[in-house]
Amino acid sequence: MRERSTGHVILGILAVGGDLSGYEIRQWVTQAIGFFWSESFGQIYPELQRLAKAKLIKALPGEGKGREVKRYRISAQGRTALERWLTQPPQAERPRSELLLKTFFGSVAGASNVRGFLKEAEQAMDLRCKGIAAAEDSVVREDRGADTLVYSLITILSGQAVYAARRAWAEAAAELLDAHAAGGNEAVLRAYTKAKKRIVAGA
Amino acid sequence: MRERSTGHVILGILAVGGDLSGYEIRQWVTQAIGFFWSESFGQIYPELQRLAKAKLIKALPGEGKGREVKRYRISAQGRTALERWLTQPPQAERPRSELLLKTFFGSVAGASNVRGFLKEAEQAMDLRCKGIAAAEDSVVREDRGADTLVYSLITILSGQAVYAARRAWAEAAAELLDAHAAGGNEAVLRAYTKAKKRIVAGA
DNA sequence: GGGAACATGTAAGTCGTTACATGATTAG
DNA sequence: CTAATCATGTAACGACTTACATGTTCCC
Repeated sequence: MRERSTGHVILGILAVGGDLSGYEIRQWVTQAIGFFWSESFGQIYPELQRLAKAKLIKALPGEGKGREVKRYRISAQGRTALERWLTQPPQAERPRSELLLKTFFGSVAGASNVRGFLKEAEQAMDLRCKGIAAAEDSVVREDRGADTLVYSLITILSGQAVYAARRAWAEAAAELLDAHAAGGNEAVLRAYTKAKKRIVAGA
Repeated sequence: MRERSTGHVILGILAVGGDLSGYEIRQWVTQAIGFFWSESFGQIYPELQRLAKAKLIKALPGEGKGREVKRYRISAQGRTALERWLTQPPQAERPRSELLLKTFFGSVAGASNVRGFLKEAEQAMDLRCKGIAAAEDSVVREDRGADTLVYSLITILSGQAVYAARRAWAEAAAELLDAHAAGGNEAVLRAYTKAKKRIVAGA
């Protein structure tokens, strides 16, 4: 993690989103890239100061009227740093799914417990699918002419694909539990093969 | 993160895997749950000492012969703590995909750059699909009679589903970039609709 | 003898969240 | 007037990785 990803995310958002305040940057993070990235205020504000000190961004002078909003603009050096980072191959994700973990230990806490988590996961995925559909709408409406359209759609498509897959998985998993309750391990193996055919693309 | 997940993972592995050393626990982590979880030695060893001090596990006496391997066994209190944690609803994942992030900022670094990342991602997903197929084989062979079989298969199925979805996405994303190069945003929108129909289950 | 894998740990430093602290503006 | 949202920060703590440090055993 000698990566400083937070700083580069801020640079990237300032590069595609124009001059923004810390608060607005946070909104970008949650709304535009929240499906695959997260940052908290506690990181954004100190990092903005660090970036300003390093001359990668500069604070714009306030307009003196009404509420003080401190906006920042990316500098030429900032752009260079961003480009250097963007051309570096992305680090592999370090996955950490508590849902899968607790499912894996299902034999300790019992099937009914796991069943509950799977139901919740299914509902959560439905919600996210709706959220991403809304994001798609707004991108298609607002970025129709922008050169960022392809990239926005590609990331949105990723969300669509992964959430749909996870939803289908949660359903199938409940079926495996049913099979286990009804017919033991032999039934589980049969149900597994069937589920795999259905939900794994190209299997 | 007032969660202590590392400690609970260790308890879980000792509960389903029997008496194990720190090194063996780490092997479990990478081999059995590596698809959705990771822990490093730097966390496991100190955590083992903490758990032992809290009486949730106890160190087994060495057998005095040859190499010293310090194995641990989960205690009754440890089992209680584990069960309490397992029945708590799992925390939502905080996603952090550098690939998606760098893709999102594609307009800054250029399409050829993104194309490269997508190709690499496709190959990485192929590798992981192979890895998970191997894991499936060994589970079906070795856990055929165990009461952990359903849960292992459910988590493996998740890997299958998600990796296949990601692989399909990477291919489709490259097609969107082709469409953009060939016919601009209008072509992208057409390609997006087509790709979505193909790769999103139930869309 | 040498290299790979086994085996256990510590220390430094980064990363990241949460809670705290403060205050302005706007809509009801 | 009061609750929600806008807005900017700091501090404490915990999580996690990486590098360091050390030694063994097995196989070629």
